[in-house]
Amino acid sequence: MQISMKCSIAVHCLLFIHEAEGKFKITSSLLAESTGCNPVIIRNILSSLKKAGLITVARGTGGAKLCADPSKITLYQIYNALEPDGLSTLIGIHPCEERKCPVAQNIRHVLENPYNKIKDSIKQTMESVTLQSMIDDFDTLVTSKNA
Amino acid sequence: MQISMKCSIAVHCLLFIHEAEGKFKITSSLLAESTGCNPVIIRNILSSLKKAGLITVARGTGGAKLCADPSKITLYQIYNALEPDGLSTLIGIHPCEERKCPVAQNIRHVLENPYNKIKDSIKQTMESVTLQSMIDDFDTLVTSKNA
DNA sequence: ACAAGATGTAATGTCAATAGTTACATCTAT
DNA sequence: ATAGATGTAACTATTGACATTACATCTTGT
Repeated sequence: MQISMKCSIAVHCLLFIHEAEGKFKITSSLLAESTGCNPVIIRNILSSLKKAGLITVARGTGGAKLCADPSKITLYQIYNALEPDGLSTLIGIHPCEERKCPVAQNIRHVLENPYNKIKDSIKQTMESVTLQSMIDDFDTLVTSKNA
Repeated sequence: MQISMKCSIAVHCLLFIHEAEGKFKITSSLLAESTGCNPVIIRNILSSLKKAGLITVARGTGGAKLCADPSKITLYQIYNALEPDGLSTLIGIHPCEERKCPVAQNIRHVLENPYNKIKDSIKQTMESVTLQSMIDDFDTLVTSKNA
């Protein structure tokens, strides 16, 4: 598994919701139109974000809203909401513990430290990025283009 | 693409080569036996490591040897030898630039910074891990088990 | 009450990437 | 020359990401 498009789509949705909130009702088909992917994909992603407490989605009537301060929402929270196994599946190790060779029996243990370090550094970096910072970047981009 | 098993297999091979070097001839079928994967997979991985200047493989007669100081070989070098596109394919962004929505037009740019940060942090962490440090960990493990 | 429009989710299909396998050409020491 | 090894292309299998269809469920307006 990689850090998949789901994550970028999720950020896209959150950004969209923030920009449009209060102006019009944000439905999954609207977000599908903006992101270029299927409404079901959107609904699944929104569902994950909802479970993580980042947004609310009104059943029946429809409409998504942020339910947390954008400066409190980190990229890691978003990623984690979408990928339940977190970063554990990002790195693969070949299975070979059952073999006689002492290298085979210990390789997993040897790789544990480096791989955990990598995951921790990804986590830390993701935690340092807030939705607010991305909103700011977006706003700067848009206003500079209109100037 | 993820950080695939190729990487762990490569470390396995390098560790094996270091431990066995001088004791007996290290062939691809021997490494296949130790890692539990196909000799062709091994040969492809060794071929990549060879191109990166980390090992030599004797044609015809067979036998792999390290050709760099283990303390100078980093995990990043190993990873990079195997994955020509480096970390660029680790993170996916959904394609949507052609759409009307301003969010769609700018999302890629907004994500550029955070995603580059992530890649850089992975790279830095990988560069901080040397083959020597993994050899040391391995030796410690083996001697402590025999004690 | 009920129709319209929205979400929630299961089931299925498609495609690309990873990994495994076979096959064979090539090389080197004996 | 032959035995044993590497180098690589070609093919298959499997897995995971993503798309799509279908349908149940919910809420509001009438």
